[in-house]
Amino acid sequence: MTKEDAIAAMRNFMAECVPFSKGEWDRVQPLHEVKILEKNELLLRQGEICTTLAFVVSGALCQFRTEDVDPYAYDFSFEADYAVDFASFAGQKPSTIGIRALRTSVLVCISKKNLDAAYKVSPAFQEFGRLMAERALVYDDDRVKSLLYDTPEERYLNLMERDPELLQEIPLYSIASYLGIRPESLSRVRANLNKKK
Amino acid sequence: MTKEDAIAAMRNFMAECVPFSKGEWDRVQPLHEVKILEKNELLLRQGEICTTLAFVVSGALCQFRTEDVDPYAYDFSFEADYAVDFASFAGQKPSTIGIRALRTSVLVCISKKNLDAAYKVSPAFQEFGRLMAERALVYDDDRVKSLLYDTPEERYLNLMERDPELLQEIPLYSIASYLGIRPESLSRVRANLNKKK
DNA sequence: CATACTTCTTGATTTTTGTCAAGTGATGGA
DNA sequence: TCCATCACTTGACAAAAATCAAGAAGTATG
Repeated sequence: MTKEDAIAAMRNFMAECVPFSKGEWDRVQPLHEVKILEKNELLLRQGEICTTLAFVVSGALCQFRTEDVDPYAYDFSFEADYAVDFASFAGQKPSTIGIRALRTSVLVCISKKNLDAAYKVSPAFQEFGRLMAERALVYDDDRVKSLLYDTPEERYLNLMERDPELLQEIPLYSIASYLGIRPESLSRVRANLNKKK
Repeated sequence: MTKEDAIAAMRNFMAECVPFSKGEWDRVQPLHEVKILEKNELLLRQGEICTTLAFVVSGALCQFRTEDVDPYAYDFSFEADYAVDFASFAGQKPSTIGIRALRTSVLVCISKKNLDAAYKVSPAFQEFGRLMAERALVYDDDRVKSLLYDTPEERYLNLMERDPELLQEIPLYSIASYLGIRPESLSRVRANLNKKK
C-alpha cells in the first residue's frame, strides 16, 4: 500500500460521513501524515503526551497499561477506527495508557496543532470531527453500561456477537483485561458456556 | 428565573466555549426551548426515544435504569451539563435509561431536528457541539478506566475528591449504583475509611 | 530434535462483593 | 404524638472473582 492509497482510504471514509468539496480536502489533506508501524512498535508510550491522532487505514492497535504485571488491554483500534488517548491529546497532558501495533499498521496521523488548524479552515472537517467524537461517545457509553450492569459472561457474549473477528486475532488474556476480568476467569466463563451447549 | 434568564445562561456558557456573532446566535436561539421540570418529573421514560438534548441551567437530574428493584443510577447531570441518552438521541432508537429531575430544574432543550438544523446554519454551533461531545468523551473514558482498574474504595475516594457536593445531595444508594456496587458495600467502604482515620 | 516460551486451562484456596435479614435514627404525614 | 417510611448500617452467610500453583498444548528457536 502506498502513502497515496492510505490518504485515499481516509478521504473515502470521510466522504461517507460528510460531504466536502475538493478545495476543502486540499486544504486539510496536507496537514495529515502517513505513518507505518511494524508489529509491536509503539504509537504512544504511557506517560508521554499524546501528540497525534491516528486514523487506522489497515492493521490493528492496542491501548494498554504497563503498570500491571501483564500488559492490561484497555481498548483496541481496527480499520476505520481512531487510535488516540483522547484525554491526553485534547488536554496535552501525560497519557495514562500506551498504544502499540498488534500487527503492521498503516495510519493517517494529524497533530494537535494541525487538527486545530484543519477545524479552522474547513467546516466539513469540523462536522466530521463532531461525528467522530459522537461515535466514540456512544461506544464509551455502551461500555460503561456494560461494565456496570452486565456479568462477565454477558460481556463476553456481547463482544463475541459484536466483534467475532476480534477473538480470532487477540489473545484471550487481552480480551479478559478488556472485559475487566482475569484471564483465568475468562477461561472459566468459556468452559461454562461449552458445558451449557 | 425567567425563560430569558435561562436562555442567557446557555448563551454565556456557549460564549465561554466558542466565539460566535450575534447573527449566529439569533439563528440558533429560536431553535431552543426552555423547560422546567419539578422534582421527580421525568425528562425521558426508559424505552422511549430520546427526542431532546437538555442543557441544565440549574437543578440536578439523574439517569437511571428501572429494570432493577431499586432505581439504578447511571449518571447525574448538574449545572452546565447536558442531560441526554446520547445513543438514543443520535440514533433515534429506544433509550436504555430514563432521566428524572432530582429537584426543580431549569433546562434549555433542543430537538434532534432542530439541532441538525442549528449545525447547518451555524459553524460556531457546530464547533460547540464538537467540544461538548469531546468533553463527554473524556468523562466517559475516565469512567471506563475507573471501572476497569480501580477498586470500589478508590472509585469512592476519587468521586469524593472530584465532586464533593454530589455526596451532599445524592443518597448513598444512588452513589453506590453510580460506582457499580451495592449500597451495603458502599456502607462498608465508608466504615472502613472511618476506621483507618 | 530438544528446549524454551507462550497461551490457555484447571484445581485449590482466599478475598471480595453480593444477598438476605434485622435494626437504628431521622423525617414526614395522619 | 404515633406510625410509617426512608436512608443507612451491621451481621451472617452465599456467590463470584481473584490469586496461586501446576500442567497441557502449541509454537518458536537453537
